[in-house]
Amino acid sequence: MMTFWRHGYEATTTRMLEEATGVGIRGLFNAFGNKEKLFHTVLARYFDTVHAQLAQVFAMPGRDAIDAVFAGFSAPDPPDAISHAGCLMVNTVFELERTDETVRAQVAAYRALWKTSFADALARDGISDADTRAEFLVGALWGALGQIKLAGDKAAAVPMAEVIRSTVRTW
Amino acid sequence: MMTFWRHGYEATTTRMLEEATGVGIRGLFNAFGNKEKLFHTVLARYFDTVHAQLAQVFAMPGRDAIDAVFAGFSAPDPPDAISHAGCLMVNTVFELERTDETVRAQVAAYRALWKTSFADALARDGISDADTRAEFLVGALWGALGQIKLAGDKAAAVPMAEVIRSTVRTW
DNA sequence: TTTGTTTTGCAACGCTTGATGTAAAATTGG
DNA sequence: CCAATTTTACATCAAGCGTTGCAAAACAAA
Repeated sequence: MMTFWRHGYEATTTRMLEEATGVGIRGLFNAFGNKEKLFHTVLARYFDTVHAQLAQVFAMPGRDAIDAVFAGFSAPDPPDAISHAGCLMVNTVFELERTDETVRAQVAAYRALWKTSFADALARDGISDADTRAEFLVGALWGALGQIKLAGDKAAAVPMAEVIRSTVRTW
Repeated sequence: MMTFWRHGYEATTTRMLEEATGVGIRGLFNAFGNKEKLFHTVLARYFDTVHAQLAQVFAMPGRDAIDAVFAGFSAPDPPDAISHAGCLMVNTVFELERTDETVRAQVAAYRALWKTSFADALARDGISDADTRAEFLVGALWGALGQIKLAGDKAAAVPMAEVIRSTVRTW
């Protein structure tokens, strides 16, 4: 997962996966069939990881949860994070969405996870137009991840995140 | 430019460029040196195109100009547009930023073009905190382009654009 | 241990990629 | 019209890719 995250799908060679996993190319193909299916498994794992994290964050009251998400850009990276690699799913959209339908569906599900999390949080706080505003928040979040990708630094998304937070507060 | 736009850098083969230009692979290499330099020329051309368009749009009063940018998502595509290909520069960030420094610089310049356009427009209207808010607008714009990439349809970015426009209006 | 199955190591395959060498064809300049 | 230069066409190169065959090694079951 880390290797695909860092380098993307195409740029990750089977030789790199050998080294990263220490498994040997023959073992990987026996276990997963081919590179594509292995990547699908990677995306599923990524989804589950974030899903678990979101469940924790959005257990907070709606406004606090949303605030916490964007406050995360100001916080230092945890030690095991891949700095400036952005989000694996967002990266994947730009690389594979056009060619791979399975991946497209997986990314869409991931996006839906975020959107409903936001929408539920807003609705819980009695915010009107929760659906449209959740759509905005997802887009803004993904835009912030684009900043990180370009600048190569998580801090680059901080100004944007601040405006988003104050916008949410006015709601 | 269209071919790189549609398929990205890596997925665009020299054979595809042959067919798209009708020039013959040897001619392309004689003229541009290699695929990388050809792509740099493509990005420069894209930059110039958008630069000229922005000069027109931002000749309007600040608030109208910004509104027009995001209103563009609701408008039908011009006939020669590549629907759901998003923005060549944004796409490129996610594909090449990590490996190619020249491209990285070109995309950064493109992003700066948008940011100063927004910041100038806001400042012209006497909006406070123009710089931070311009940063937000660029990020939000790029996020909207991500929506397009994922959904495969320009209309997918409309709800988000609407929230952005109303946010700008409250400023 | 013995038998049957799974996993590993190694080499190699077929294919596609970006890029060239070479010589004919087209263009240019006087 | 002719000589000098540029552009084309065609075959081809070396390198890297995902993937597989095969046999040895490791493991599991009894």
